[in-house]
Amino acid sequence: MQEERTGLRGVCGVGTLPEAECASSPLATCVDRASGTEDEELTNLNWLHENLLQNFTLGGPEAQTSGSPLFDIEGDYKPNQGPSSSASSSSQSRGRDRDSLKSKPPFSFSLLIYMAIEQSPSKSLPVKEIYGWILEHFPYFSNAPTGWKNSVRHNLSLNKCFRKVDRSLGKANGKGSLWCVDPEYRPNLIQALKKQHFPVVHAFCTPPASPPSASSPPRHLFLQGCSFKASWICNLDDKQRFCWCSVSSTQSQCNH
DNA sequence: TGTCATGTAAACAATT
DNA sequence: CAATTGTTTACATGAC
Repeated sequence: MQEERTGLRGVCGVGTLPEAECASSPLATCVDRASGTEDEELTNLNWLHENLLQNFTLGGPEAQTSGSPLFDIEGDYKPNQGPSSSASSSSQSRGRDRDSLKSKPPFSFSLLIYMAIEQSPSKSLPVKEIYGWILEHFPYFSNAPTGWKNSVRHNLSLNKCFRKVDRSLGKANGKGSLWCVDPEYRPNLIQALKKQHFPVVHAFCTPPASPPSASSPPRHLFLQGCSFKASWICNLDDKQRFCWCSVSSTQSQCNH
């Protein structure tokens, strides 16, 4: 019955997963073919996969601390969020970040859920924490109408990429079940990430003019996108936050 | 033009 | 009883 689910059908419902091995085998191809070939899309995807997940691991529980100064990206400043004194010095770049993050993320809800789950130490999260992760990393939703939560639940239910986990296997208490990514579909989500992420870049988040400063933890992640539209995701300091940008040249100079 | 993926809204039941 | 969670249906929109 649930096999009839739709959602991400194009990438998840495929019987044969031609790129599954590619994406699931660590260090299959990837890395740093920065010289730009047609293969870059795939290699960069692998790179994305590796780094994104690695980054998730790196940024796991410790990076989840939500006490760090929240950047008021939602357009409205939150007065109670103190000025992030050191992290982003330039109000100019702050404004850019705000612009980028108040716009809708170029990720589908499926991918947002995927990223949230993958980042969790146990690779499984209750709905509420998925909400929390999305809110934390994409503050756009904090001002968005609450319908997005419905969409998240809708996705979890509808998408066969996500599976419910018995709560006893994970979290001891709380409402509802834990949700995890079906490993069988993980490569497809990666593929979807690639497909969705790169073409849909219209929110600009120019890399900061200044390097991330020596104090920045080596946790920055950026993605050199495929051929034309280089895109990147980065972590800003201790706050895992995703930015996306488009770069018209073949190589984005992500210096941070 | 049709199909598909996705987003959104809504209704409803189950659970806490 | 209210809030949350999970499921389902329906519709709109954009891309292909």
